[in-house]
Amino acid sequence: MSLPHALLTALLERPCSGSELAGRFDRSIGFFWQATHQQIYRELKRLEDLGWVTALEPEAGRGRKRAYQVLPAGREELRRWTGESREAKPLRDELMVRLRAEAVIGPTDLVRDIESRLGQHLEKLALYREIERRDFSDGADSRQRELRHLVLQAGLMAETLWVDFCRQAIAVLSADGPGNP
Amino acid sequence: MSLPHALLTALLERPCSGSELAGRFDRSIGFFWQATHQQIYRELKRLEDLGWVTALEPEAGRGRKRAYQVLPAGREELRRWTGESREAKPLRDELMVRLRAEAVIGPTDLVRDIESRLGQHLEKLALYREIERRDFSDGADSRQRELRHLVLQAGLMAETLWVDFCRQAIAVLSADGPGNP
DNA sequence: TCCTATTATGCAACTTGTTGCATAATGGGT
DNA sequence: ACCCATTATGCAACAAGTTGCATAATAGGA
Repeated sequence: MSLPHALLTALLERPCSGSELAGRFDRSIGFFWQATHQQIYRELKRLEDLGWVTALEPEAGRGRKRAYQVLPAGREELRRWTGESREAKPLRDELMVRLRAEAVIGPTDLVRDIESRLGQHLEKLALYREIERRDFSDGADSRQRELRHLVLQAGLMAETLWVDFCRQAIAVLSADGPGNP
Repeated sequence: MSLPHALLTALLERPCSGSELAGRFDRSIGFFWQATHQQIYRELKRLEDLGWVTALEPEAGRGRKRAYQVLPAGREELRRWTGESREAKPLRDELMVRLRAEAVIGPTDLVRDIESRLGQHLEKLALYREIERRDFSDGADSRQRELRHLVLQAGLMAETLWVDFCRQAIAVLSADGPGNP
């Protein structure tokens, strides 16, 4: 499970509150690991119980906003977890199941859906390219920046793959297409 | 959720029992959608309750093996589900979280793990190439075969991407490497 | 024949993630 | 002053997948 460690990473980058974390999970971190506000609040509480983070300004000025900060034990745990070795998770994609179903029960509307996915992946790709242009076009490359760029490149590669694959799939599904299988 | 429909697809390809399904989920179908025997037995029962499959030879010759067969309602449901439209699931990869953690807490043992992953992905890639050679080297292309080939190609593309990415990541992580950040 | 490994089935408890709803507080418009 | 949209936090129930264990039956070897 990655959520606690994703939270630790985000809080090390900058201490903040649950709702701010939720916002950040809709952007950068969330491109590769999503979490709802529910998961975040639940997990922050757990991290606090474990002594990995601590809440600042428990009931501060306006609102009830509570910022969290990583404690040394949390930083140590993050380091341990990051260096741990794991098996690569196998692929798991519903689209593949649906393509195999198509193969068995003949033509369906699947091609329409894949056309729509193609659009979604093209959008993501454009977004990632824009971010790359904005954040990584100059050549200043600290280790930190190189690693963040690397993660973005994974997104670029993955979306490119999906765009290619959707096009291939559409070609196959349309070949003996809507009219004459 | 794809499991019930993955099971329907597998049972349409060939009716069989829970344990046989588990075996098939370790091979072909399981390359893209994994399931434990627990999930399979639990789900088969549910599919039977829904009237989508029916059990043959309820307590046949040897063992207690019970083969399941898809009913017309199950076939209809599979068709409906296959044509349904969905949002593309966003990327979700623990490795990206760990790379971002690396960026924040400085050098860790992560590069060792990525080297090991590289090996795993190279193995998968070799396996998929072998399957492609064995099953798809002649040019006889029915719609069914083309679709199955397409799914395999997704696996080939994905593993190729991972191999490339692991090599890139190792390069970045080793650059200011173990000795001198 | 008996022992054991393998195959086949299943329950129960747990983890992770999702959904729907509830509540509190603030700030801006009227 | 009052209403209301927004922000921030949280509970409870559910859904999906995992893990550990249990049980039955048969096949094959000692």
